[in-house]
Amino acid sequence: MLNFADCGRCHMEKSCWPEDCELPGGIGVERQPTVRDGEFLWRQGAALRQLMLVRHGCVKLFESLADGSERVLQFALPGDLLGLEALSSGRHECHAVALGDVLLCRVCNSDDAGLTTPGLQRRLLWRASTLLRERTRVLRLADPDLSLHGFLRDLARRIGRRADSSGHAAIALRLPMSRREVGQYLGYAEETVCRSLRRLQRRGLVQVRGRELQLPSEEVSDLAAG
Amino acid sequence: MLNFADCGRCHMEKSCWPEDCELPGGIGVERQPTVRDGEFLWRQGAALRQLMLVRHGCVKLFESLADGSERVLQFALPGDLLGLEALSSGRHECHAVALGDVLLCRVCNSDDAGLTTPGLQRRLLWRASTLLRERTRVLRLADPDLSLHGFLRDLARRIGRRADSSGHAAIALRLPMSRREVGQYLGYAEETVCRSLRRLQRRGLVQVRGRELQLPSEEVSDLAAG
DNA sequence: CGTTGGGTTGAGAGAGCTCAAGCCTAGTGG
DNA sequence: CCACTAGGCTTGAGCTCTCTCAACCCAACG
Repeated sequence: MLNFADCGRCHMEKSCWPEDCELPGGIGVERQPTVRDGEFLWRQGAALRQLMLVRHGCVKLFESLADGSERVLQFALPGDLLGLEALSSGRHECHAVALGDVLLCRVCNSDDAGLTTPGLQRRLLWRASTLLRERTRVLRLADPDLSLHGFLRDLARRIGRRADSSGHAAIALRLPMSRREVGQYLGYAEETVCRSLRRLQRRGLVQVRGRELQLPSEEVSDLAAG
Repeated sequence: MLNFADCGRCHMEKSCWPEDCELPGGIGVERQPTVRDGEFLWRQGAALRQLMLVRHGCVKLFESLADGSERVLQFALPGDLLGLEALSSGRHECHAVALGDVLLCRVCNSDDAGLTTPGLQRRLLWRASTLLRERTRVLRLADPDLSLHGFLRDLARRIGRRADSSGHAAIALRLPMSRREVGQYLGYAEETVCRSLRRLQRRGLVQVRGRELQLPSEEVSDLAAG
């Protein structure tokens, strides 16, 4: 059930290939069958087979530590490219599992670092540069409220939908991951995430009902602009 | 006082270009005049002018935060490439300052993402991939002793020299940065770094005298192997 | 010899972690 | 359609560890 497509004709092109470098030709992709909730895309140590774009859903990248605990390295959302960090070594150093059902596009010709498709390699370099910039600044934030708030604003900007919260414009979203997983990503205990969420709610920065959240629009748009 | 060179004929090639992808031609560089202790390579917001390789010394990359504090993003050591993270945006988002005297090589043709030198772009992509992998796993370590120990082992592996500590093989190194800067990098207070250093010394994992350190060889070689 | 900045050490306060118990929701099976 | 169950979520209490503030030491340098 192969399904080839050209990113140049896809409505998601802007989010999958936001690089503003020249576009000397479309990117060929092959749409993959749905990955079901809980299924693994790959395991730690597996060989890199291809680069993939997340088209829908959320993929959790995480590693198992010696003491049995787990650390979440990334929550990949629509538009995110999977596999860049394994390009040089040829091996994945983390697990990848679907949080909810996930749709992926395999990037064609990515098995040879994109040498065969003109422009692809340059796009990849551009994207890697952007990621390096963003990744470098995540580090450790002293305050869990700041960390969590930033995390939620980022999520809202990327997977939020317009909504209305008692007459005020808001962004609604459904958390793809559990509190515990948020903690494993930000470096806090599950309970600390819970309490921090409460504090944010008390301060009016977010409205919580289970995994359904709402953030005031102005809280999110700053980020969208920057 | 221009000074052109070919990386293929330089004894540092292995550390500057460790990528094991094919090498279709030498990389041209231009040796830069010494940057003196405390001098800035660039300021936050400055345009990216070229990619640079650190040839000797240590460059501190850091950003000034709104509250006046500073966060260290990276200590660039010999072999490190400067500028990758600014490639896509064209602007540096951090300051770069020399810790001690620093020697640099400017990578030629890097003003156009290396399109003009065959192989360079691919090397850059490979290197970015490696960095993404390493950078992603730094994140937050709960224990300062673990963080600091890992940091020191990394330094020892990269700038350490063989030495002898009362009959046992050891790696000696001189810290290029202050305790406070280590703290700003790892996310701890200066005092916590001091105390953690003492604890490591008490456990025999490192010997401290001012900025001169010694680590037992076996403590470092694990890392070098991995 | 005095000054300056880095480094060290101590005391107290605050914040996150752990352990534990209870709640609530979603999904299951009768 | 409803009761049940499992897992996620929440809340509380106490402990531990880092941060902050402060004082002091030390070496380098003029």
